Amino acid sequence: MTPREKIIHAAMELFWLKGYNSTSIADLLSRTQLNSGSLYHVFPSKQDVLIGVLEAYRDGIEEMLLEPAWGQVDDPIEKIFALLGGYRTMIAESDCTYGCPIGSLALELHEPDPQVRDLLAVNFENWVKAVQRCLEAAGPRLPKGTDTNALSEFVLTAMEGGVMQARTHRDVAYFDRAVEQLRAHFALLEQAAKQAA
Amino acid sequence: MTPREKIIHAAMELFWLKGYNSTSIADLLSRTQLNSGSLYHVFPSKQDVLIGVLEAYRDGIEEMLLEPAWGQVDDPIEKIFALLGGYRTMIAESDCTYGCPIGSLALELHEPDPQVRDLLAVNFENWVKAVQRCLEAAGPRLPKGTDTNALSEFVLTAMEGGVMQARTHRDVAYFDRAVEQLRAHFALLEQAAKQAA
DNA sequence: GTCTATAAAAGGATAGAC
DNA sequence: GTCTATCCTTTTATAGAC
Repeated sequence: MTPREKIIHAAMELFWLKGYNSTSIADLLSRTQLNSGSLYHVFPSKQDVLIGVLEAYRDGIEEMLLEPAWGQVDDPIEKIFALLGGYRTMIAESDCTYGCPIGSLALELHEPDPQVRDLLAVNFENWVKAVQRCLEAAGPRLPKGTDTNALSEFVLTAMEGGVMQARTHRDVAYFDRAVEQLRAHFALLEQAAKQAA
Repeated sequence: MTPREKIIHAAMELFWLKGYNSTSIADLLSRTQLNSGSLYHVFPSKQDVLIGVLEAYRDGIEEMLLEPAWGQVDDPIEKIFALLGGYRTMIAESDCTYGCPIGSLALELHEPDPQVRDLLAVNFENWVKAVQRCLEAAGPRLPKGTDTNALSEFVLTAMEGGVMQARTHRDVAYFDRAVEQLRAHFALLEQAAKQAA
């Protein structure tokens, strides 16, 4: 692993675990066993590390997120809930301390530079587009004229809101109930589509 | 205003605007025109300021949040959307930089002390209970056996997820679409209740 | 209770040798 | 490209006079 890869790897984990502000350069150095000269040679500032992390998430969405969740799933709507199930696993395995790395950063960074803000937005966009492709694949199971963009954004909405509550209460049941409500919404939509047909 | 009130007032605003970590004691002092001796006389540590802020939100939910939103509204389900409308106003008036003060803190503070965590949780709980009272008041308009607790949590889910996306994209339309999807969900529920009757 | 001055530590970043 | 040492700023918190 190159120093750059080491740093990105460590930063992805630490920003996720502790947040951006609470992760110091010293934390990154001790975790990677590098010296400050090496880090600053690759990343001129701490924000550049953040940018690298957000680019890594952006570029790794297929491999890191979608493929693991969708390996065994064919049904397009079940793919959506498999994706949410992946988040559930992370929440549960971390005793409800980890959430969505992008969502946490999005709320932690109050006045991010445009480059950072755009990367946060792009990460959300790609996530939403992946869900939207599932919705399009569901075709006539959803009511005619369904706004698949708005609905896929709503899946992200439900995920992020559920993660936030599970973390705050340190109880994954809050996430489960949010997913359950989203499932109910999809069930009603599928039922409405059936009746119209 | 007592020094204590001045500090809480300033801290509510600054934690909301800039977050907890990015608000320094010096920020609070300059905003309140107090000296550090006065602040530390009342609040032994910065975290005690945070606790005071969270207690203020907890104790002020009726006066600060619910009464302003519900002044003109009688219909219980419209009350819910009036509450969400209050958040929309805040988002829009702040150019999508302000969100929900509790939600931002909940994601920013990664390993809060139990006292802080409990206060965050209590704030969410009270918000959810207020929505749940609306759902109970809606009575037969919702399907028999509706889990009003889970549904009221889902309203919070939608609000927080919508706020997060609006802030990230700096575009209130993301919040609007989340609320619109929630409205669609309620419309489907009301329709299902009607058909069953 | 409030004032000023300052301690004590942490954090981001740089310099210059190798 | 990497090493060590260190600068400089910010930040929380304290001391002790008034």
